[in-house]
Amino acid sequence: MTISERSRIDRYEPAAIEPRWQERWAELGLGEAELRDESRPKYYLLTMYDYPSGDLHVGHWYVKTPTDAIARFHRMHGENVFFPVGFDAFGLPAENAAIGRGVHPAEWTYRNIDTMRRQLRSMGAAFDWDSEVVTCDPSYYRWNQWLFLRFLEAGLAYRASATVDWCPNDGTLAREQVEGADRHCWRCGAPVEKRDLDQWFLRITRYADELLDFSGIDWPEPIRVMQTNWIGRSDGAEAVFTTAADEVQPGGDELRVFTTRPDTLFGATFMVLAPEHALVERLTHPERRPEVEAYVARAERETEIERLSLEREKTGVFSGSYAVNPVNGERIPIWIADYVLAGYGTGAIMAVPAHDERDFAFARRFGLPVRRVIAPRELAGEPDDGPTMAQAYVSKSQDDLLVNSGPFDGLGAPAAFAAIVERLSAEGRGRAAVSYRLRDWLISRQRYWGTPIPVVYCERDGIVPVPYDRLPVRLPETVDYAGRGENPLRRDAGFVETTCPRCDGPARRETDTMDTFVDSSWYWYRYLSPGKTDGPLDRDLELRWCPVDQYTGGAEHAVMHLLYSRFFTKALADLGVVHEREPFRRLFNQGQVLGADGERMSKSRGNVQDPDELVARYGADTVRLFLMFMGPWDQGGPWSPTGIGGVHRFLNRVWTSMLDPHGVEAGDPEAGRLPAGESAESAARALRSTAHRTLRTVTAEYLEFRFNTMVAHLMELSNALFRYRGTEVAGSAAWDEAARLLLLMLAPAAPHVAEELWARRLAARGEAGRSIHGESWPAVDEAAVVEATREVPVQVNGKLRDRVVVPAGIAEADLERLVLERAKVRAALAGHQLVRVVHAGGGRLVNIVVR
RNA sequence: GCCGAAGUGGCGGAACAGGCAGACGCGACGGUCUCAAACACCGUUGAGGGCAACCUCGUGCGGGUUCAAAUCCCGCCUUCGGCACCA
Repeated sequence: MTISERSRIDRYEPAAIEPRWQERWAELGLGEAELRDESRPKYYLLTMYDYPSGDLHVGHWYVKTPTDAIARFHRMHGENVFFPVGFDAFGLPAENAAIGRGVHPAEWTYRNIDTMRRQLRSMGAAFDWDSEVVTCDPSYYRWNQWLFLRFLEAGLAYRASATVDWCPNDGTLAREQVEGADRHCWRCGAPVEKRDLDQWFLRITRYADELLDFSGIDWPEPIRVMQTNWIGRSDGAEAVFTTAADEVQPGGDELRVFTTRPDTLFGATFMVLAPEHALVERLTHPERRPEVEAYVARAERETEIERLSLEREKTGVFSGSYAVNPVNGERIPIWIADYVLAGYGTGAIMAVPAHDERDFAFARRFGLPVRRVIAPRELAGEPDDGPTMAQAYVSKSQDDLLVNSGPFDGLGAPAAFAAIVERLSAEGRGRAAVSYRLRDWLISRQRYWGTPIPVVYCERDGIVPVPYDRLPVRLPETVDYAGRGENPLRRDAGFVETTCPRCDGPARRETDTMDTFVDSSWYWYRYLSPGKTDGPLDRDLELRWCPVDQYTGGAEHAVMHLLYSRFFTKALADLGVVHEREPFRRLFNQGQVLGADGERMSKSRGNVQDPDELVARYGADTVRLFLMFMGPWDQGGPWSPTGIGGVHRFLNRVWTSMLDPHGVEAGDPEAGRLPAGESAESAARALRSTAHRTLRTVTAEYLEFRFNTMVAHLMELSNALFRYRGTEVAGSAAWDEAARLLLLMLAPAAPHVAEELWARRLAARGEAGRSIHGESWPAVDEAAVVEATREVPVQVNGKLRDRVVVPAGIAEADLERLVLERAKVRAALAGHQLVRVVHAGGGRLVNIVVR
């Protein structure tokens, strides 16, 4: 476009229009749901709330702006859309800032929230700000405490000992605060110790089986698989071994083991206890004590990663004691090894080296016997090859038979499983059992910046919950870190010293605060009534609005947050607080935008891409559209601004087509002329067809969150319009319809430019101004999409040889005759014998098979 | 090591449900307009061959099924994400 022509219309300048529309939408209350309005279908759209780190980067835009497009798309379908935002405001970074720089965590947090609110507004996203939730506010965390008390009453909260990483100077350390292979404190460098503390747990394991059931919710398969594996249900049996009497001890102690293969019980040739097992000390013979104690001490210092490494050679020590196998009375040695974990099953195993790889490696390393008890049917008669086996036989074939198993020889493995469990049960030496990998949720944190756990410790009454009417237990406003990482609440006499609600005697407050995952396990309920003072949530609104229709957020929360949220919902349903047993009906996990270096974006890595400069240069609409166009939304990928100019050019062309349909491009010799052989009528028909076909495709793509192809299809429609610019088609009814559809389809994704062009369009027609975001989503005119002819590719032996344009409704026989007459086809067929003609995909393609 | 996801032009990516590989965009090259530019416009652009019409090859590698494979099956390799030696 030349300068003279360009000057006929305004340039597309996002900076001049975007802030204006953002203000207008705020005035209109576009983002605010009418929660009590029941005349329209509800749509609760939730996007994971953010930690207010203070640096809003393109990653936040990547997560939030497509979600905003979803919200706007649903509003255009007449739905009452609830699309709230909030801040996950408790947590470690605020505390680190306080320790390191002396800023109060609250000040740091609220300052960041202010910055993020401003940046979030620049996205042009129509959030429901009236429903905003900030979790560090007492009006929110009060209800964490309320919920905790309900859990406590229901037996879902309890106190137990748990091991933490401990620094003598800085107290409990989070995993990220333990650094280096030598495991030193991030702040003071002291070697990290282990310490057992009494802490609070929530009994998520009570819901293990229900959490395995995903029926009724539409969640991605990989997430369901990950949660299923995390819960890790194993069906097997518990078998009770007893310790054998010897010169040191009388024997008879029970050693319970969990096994998924009770059918291999006759193959148990030794036992292994976790180093932490309660009976280790008692079973260790005096002469073996120094070695065992050294081994246990070493295992304690190891990181879980080291201990769980498969690469490492197996280690272990013999205790000196023996155990008796409950099925055959055999005496087998008891070993202690770190490959058995205290936290899983019973912390002890029966080792069946012939049929378990880990046990096999251990047996070979320490020269322990190997006995085959399971064999494929055809090898069942062979002598025991245990001593010479090169690897464990871990087949779970239905055809395997038991061998070397006394009365059970010859039984099929599945039958033997049942028979052996039955015998154990009958003799009181075991039973069928289920084990889970899932452990109860440790919610105690030894930190200031979190929700105080509302209990006191009374000398007389013990653990006493703070009464509901005395909530919230507030964090003290002044906090003295004294430059250390240790929980300052412990030293805060004004906080700690209190009276017992029951006896009024002296008592000490709990100084542990809650894991921030508690905050995020129910925040979507609070969004519905954030200011409610007589309860955590409004039951009527919860009944009407929950479950959440669509939840979107990063896949990094696949297990913990999403599993805890499901647990909370089920527990709250059982407590009568909510109605539904699943929080999120449909889930979509986006990928992550990484830094240009391919690493996760973070301030410390210095690879954060600030959207502000891109917005200043291209406008929010271009940035939004570019992030959608980058690739499939669930994939993410390294950030690169390459190509953003192309998206900007697209919006520019839309702008030009809409405002100057009759202009011509000086750079194009064909400008203003229809393509050869095309009449105004056929061009108009083609344009209508393209517009409605695009509408059909784009509608589906919005619903399936396939934003990258959605943008591509809008580009195609825009290109079609642009091509006809300056011709007699421009300004025709067909042109006008295509332009209208393009703007409506663009509105959810690029809301400002669509709104601006819509306003000008209405003004040009002398119509009253109204927001495009209040318009109805258009309907496809199926008749316009139907085409008179279509092109059929013709293959010979699967190779493309020709294309033929035929009437849309042509019969197969006619098509075949036509195809066989084509010169190119005949050339390809020459010298071959025709075998058959395949009409594939309902006549979409013809393949001629020859010999 | 196990589990999950994925490997397609120079790049991001597209391809409904086995049916025309490379949509859309970037970059590059050539051109238009311009004193000069680009946040403007037009054209070309998978590789190789041919004056051309066209031909051959081509979706990580090796096999297979099929009239037809990026897509399904078997065996490998690589990358990313997650992690539990779970008995």
